[in-house]
Amino acid sequence: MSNLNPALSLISSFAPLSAESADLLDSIMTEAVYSRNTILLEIGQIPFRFHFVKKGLARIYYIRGEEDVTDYFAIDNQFIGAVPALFTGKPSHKAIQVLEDSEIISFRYSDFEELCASKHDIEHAGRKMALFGFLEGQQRVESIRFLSARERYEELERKYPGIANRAPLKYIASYLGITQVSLSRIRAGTQ
Amino acid sequence: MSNLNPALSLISSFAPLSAESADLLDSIMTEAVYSRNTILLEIGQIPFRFHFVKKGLARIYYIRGEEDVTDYFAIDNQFIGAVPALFTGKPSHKAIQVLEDSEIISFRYSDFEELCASKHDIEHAGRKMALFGFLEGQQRVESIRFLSARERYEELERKYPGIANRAPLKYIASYLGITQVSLSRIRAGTQ
DNA sequence: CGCCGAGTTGAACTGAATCAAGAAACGTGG
DNA sequence: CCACGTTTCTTGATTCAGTTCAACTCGGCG
Repeated sequence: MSNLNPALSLISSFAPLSAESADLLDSIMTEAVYSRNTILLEIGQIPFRFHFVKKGLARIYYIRGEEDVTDYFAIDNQFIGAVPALFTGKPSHKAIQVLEDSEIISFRYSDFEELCASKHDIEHAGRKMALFGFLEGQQRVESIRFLSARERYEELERKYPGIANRAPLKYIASYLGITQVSLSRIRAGTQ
Repeated sequence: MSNLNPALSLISSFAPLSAESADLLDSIMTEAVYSRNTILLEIGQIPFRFHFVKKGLARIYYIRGEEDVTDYFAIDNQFIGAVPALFTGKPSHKAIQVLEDSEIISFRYSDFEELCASKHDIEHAGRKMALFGFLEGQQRVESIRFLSARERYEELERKYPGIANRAPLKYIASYLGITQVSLSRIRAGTQ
């Protein structure tokens, strides 16, 4: 049963869970389909839920000055959440938007925290996941620091094959930390 | 007793610990004084220990191509460790160097992992710390993406007051992701 | 003293941003 | 299904922050 839940499979790939813990986690999750451009979380809202993109594509973005900044993509089989606000309980500066019709599994973050408190193995998996997220962040820093715009684009294509045909170019440019103009030139190859 | 251990105080500020857990954590920690320029971990070594700079200054660095890249500073009362290698158990691409005579508290990371496994409250604090590290990484990404070299320098001065007089300029430049030439011009103000 | 690493300063260069204008794709209503 | 407006993408010209290369200064130390 719980094997059929891909969010649960991903969690338990970080650390094995007892059958009971797996069932508890499964029981707090709900699945729904959202259509393209649905906003899962608005800027200024307090986020309660953490999401998992079972199939589809979503992004986190925020507004910096005038511009829309894409912070993160989640594509088939990845978690996504407005992390800072979720942890602090404050209104979120970041929004979550579904970019194509998607199947999304989600759960209340407070339910997850409660399960962490009551089940040591879940807390353990949670710690491993947080560590993994930390390492991913480190890699992102290195990528921004040392790779040229073109190299970052190639890296993105390796990490998310086909994303260039699924997400609008401007969001990808903003994720890469460049302008859409530059990305357009990179793709043209004639730089 | 355990209150006198600042590394322990910092950990328990993330989540309260039982007296027993605090004692256990205290018991795996050792304190030592290292002199300026001591290398706590060489590149290529497998790291076993996690460190806490009680008083003093240390940095993490690695070699990228020909150049020495400073990844992180730890100044009075901060943790420092070769994180990726510590978690994977592989030889580290990063080294740890003490930059001024320093008092360092450290512990075997495997001891910490064992305590996490045996004491739920320690695991909980560990998860909170990992989440905190994750958020810090996010801020670092944003800083690199959007702030100019001068703004990043000003941010560093705010975060680590006085570091400019304690660490060689070239390490600071490299931490900021700029050349020492640029940093010199920024400090001169005549840009 | 003279050497050596750390820091400063100048001149030329460059990757990417900005400004601006045009082309293509997209969606919505008639 | 077409027409129109809007958004997305491309292309060109110009500008700028920060790099690179190179020479010079300063302070510490054998």
